[in-house]
This record gives sequence, structure tokens and C-alpha cells, in this order.
Amino acid sequence: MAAKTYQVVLAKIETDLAAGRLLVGGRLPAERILAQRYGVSRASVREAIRVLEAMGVIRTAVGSGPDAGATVIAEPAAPMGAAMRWHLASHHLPVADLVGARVLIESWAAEQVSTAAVGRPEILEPARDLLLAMDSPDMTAAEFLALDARFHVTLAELAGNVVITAVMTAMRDGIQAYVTAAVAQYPDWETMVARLRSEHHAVFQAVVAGDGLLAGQTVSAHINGFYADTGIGQ
Amino acid sequence: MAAKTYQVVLAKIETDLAAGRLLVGGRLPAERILAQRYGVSRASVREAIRVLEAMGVIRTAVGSGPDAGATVIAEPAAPMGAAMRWHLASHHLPVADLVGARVLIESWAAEQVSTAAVGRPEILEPARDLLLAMDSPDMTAAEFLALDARFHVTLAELAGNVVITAVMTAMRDGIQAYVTAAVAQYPDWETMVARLRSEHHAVFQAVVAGDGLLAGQTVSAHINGFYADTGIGQ
DNA sequence: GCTACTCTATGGTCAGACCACATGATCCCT
DNA sequence: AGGGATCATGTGGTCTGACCATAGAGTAGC
Repeated sequence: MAAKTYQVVLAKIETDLAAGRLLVGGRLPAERILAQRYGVSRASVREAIRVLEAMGVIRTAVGSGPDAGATVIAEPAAPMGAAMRWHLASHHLPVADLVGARVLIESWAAEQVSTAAVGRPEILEPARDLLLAMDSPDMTAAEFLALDARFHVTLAELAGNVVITAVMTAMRDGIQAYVTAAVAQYPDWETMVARLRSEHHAVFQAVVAGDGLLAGQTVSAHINGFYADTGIGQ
Repeated sequence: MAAKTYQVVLAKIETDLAAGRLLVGGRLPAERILAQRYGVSRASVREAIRVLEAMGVIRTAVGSGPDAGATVIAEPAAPMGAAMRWHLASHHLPVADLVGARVLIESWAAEQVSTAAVGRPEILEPARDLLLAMDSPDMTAAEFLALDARFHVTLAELAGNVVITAVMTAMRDGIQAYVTAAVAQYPDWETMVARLRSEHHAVFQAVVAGDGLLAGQTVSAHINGFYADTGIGQ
């Protein structure tokens, strides 16, 4: 099968990336230049650029100046999140499986962080900040949930594995809309938010105490409990 | 910020997918029809279609007849695999992190399968077939590694979580080239393949025996040992 | 100096044309 | 009638060339 033109362009750009001729923060040549250089039409170059954009490899901006054009970025989580949203939309990724994956990844991450933080409690600062922010009253459900999501992602990040972080971020992106919708219909948000707060604190305390096993179990219970209560994934 | 035209098209298609007006196996209207229906140019429709293709949501084919055109598919693993390849190429996903993620996911999967297969050994058939296929001598390293990869993915699949399966498949896609290249330079393939075979059998036996803990540990050791020996991710 | 204007390079979009391909209908010869 | 060759049709694939929208950089005028 003959490669499509835009795939040829993608292959050339991938070569440049792998060889280090294109670095993060750098810019792709202008579309017209690329088209001329590769002997293809600008339309084909644009199709390749759309794919790169979807893959979180570049960001485009119009205008002139240093920020314009196609800039190389590194956002591995973005395409995975988009993929999860698309396949959730087409009903081919059961929400229950997302929950299962979250439990696996987050309990592992909590365990890792518990160990890593022994003797270096300062690495937990970002998580602590979010925890305290969530304690403030007078917050809409949406605001709380945004912080909540960041808290979970932050814990996963602290485990220090970029792949895990990307998958975790992707799942949050994919599931966010479902969570917001489900909570909006939940009858007793006050009770729920109180419980979520106390569970978050329990998780954090287990991590601070260096008790990885407990941290993992607490996270699992927290996640499973939330989805069971809200009925997401049923 | 005003949405770009192709994003508008994507949003409309997403709506159709979510509402069930577009089902897997169904077909998108022709590009010219979509362009007319949405009042945009065919080029913009094509950019949207490229993104959908990259996201594993559709597959395009030229010609006429029932298989031509843009068909809705459900391949959540494809975009994640592509994303991992791109970001490995741009040196922003350390291979070591991929290995870590594999260990986490596969040991969990092995544990799950061990439990699930108690009393229902027939579900392990696909894995057993691959195991036996890998035992046949007179096989090139590439052929063996292909079966090897499928064996690992199959075990993950048997755990029955689509998200985990997608992530696992994605990681295999992303890492395959590195493994093949590393093995091609390995001095004593015969010894290595013998060890891989025996380790695969050990994993499978632990699963058959329903010993989840042992299965998980054996898988972890197997993966870590392979990458340590071949020097991938160092 | 500062403001307002113009220039220029960039991506964004469009219209229209033609090609390549696969299927299915049609025609013609046997 | 049967079967092979041919053509018609509908699809994506690609190209050309044009124009618009935006944002920075330069420049003229005050």
C-alpha cells in the first residue's frame, strides 16, 4: 500500500524529531516552505500538521513573531485524553473500566509516593496545597471537583513516571464531563463533599506517614466509593 | 478564541457519535456531502477526518462499494500507541518509564487473570496457543518477538479491562521498534530466547495454578530482567 | 518620545479541478 | 445464456491558486 502524502510528511518530521533537528520549543518551517521542500501541496502539509496537533506534538498560532507558526511541544497526555473522550463518546470504553484503571494506577502511585516521601516531605507540598484549598468552604461543586481532579493527578505525578502521569491525566480528561454531570444530579452534595474531604486527608496522612499499603488501600476505597455513590459507570 | 472550522466539524461528529446516530461499522457521509451540509470547504472536512483517523475513530478507503468511504471503527489503542511513539521520538517519554508502567500493568493483569481463570481454564486458551507457538524452534528473533508481544498483550486482555488493554497495546506499539533494534545487537540470542521461553512458561503455570501473587512477581521479574539484559532504557 | 499607520509573515479557509481506485452495471462476443 | 471486457459512478487523494485574519515589526508623523 502506497503511503499517503501526509504520511510521508509525517515520516520526515518524525525523522527530524528523532534526530534532534527539531527540539521542543523549536518551530516548524512555514507550511508553504514545507510544501515546497517536500514537493507536496500545502493541503497535504496541513493534514500532517493537524495530526501532529492532535498528537500533542505541535501547537499552531497565526500571526507573526516568535510565538507564531507551528511550535514543537510535548504533551503526551493530550492525545490520550482526547482518544479516551472519543471512545467514551462512541460507547466503546466502559466507564467502569476507567474506574478500574484509576484504582490500579492511583493505588500504586500512592504507594510509591509514600516511600519516596520518607525523609523528603517537601515533595508533597503541591498535594498539600491542593488539599488545603479544597478545605475552604463556599465553593461550587465544579470548583471543588477541579481541585479534586488536580489533587489526584498530582499524587500520580509525584510517583515520577511520565507514562503513568500521562495515562492518569488522560483518564481525568476523559472522565471529567461524566463526573461533573453526575455530581450535578447528586441530592446531597454537602454530605458528599465532607466525605471526600476527609478521605483525601486520610490518604494524605497515610502518605505522609510513609504507610504505602494503607495509602493504596485508602485511595482504592476512596475512588470505588465515589463511583458507587454517584452511580457513574453503572 | 473562535473555534477553527475543522473543530466545528469534529464537534458535530462527536455529537452524532454520542447520540448514537453514528455507530461502529457505520459510515460517515461523503466528504463533499459533509462539506455542503456544514457549509464549510472540503479541505476543512478533510482535516477533521484526519484527526478522527489519528484518534482511531474512523478508517478511510477509496473506491466504491460498502467498504469505501469513512467507516466508524473503535481502536482506542491506536492513538495512544501513536502518541507514545511520537513522544518517544521526541525524547520526552523515557523508555524506563514505559518499562515501569509495563511492570505495574502486567503484574496486576497476571494477578487478575490468575483469579479469573480458577474453574475456567478455557479462557487461557489464547495465551496457551501463543506459548506453544513460541516453543517451536527455527524462528527468527523478529518472529519470536512478535509472538512474545502478543502473549503479553493477550495476558493483559484477559484481565478484561479495555482501558488497561488499550494502554498495554499502546505501549507495545510504542516500544516495539526499540526492542527489535536492541535484540538485533544482542550477542547471544539463543541463550536469551531459551530464558524467555522458560520465564513465559513459569508465568503461565503460576496463572494456571491460580497463584496470583506468584504470577505477578514472575511477570515483574521477567520484564525487568529483559530490559536489564538488553540495556533498553539505560 | 509616543502614537498611528503600514508592511510582512504566518496560519485559516475556500473553490474548483483532476487523478486513482474499487465496485457494479452494461455491453458484446461466444 | 454465459462469461469476460468495458464503461459509469461514487468515493477518497492531491494539487493549484486565491483570499482572509492575525499579530508582530518597522516606519512615518506628530
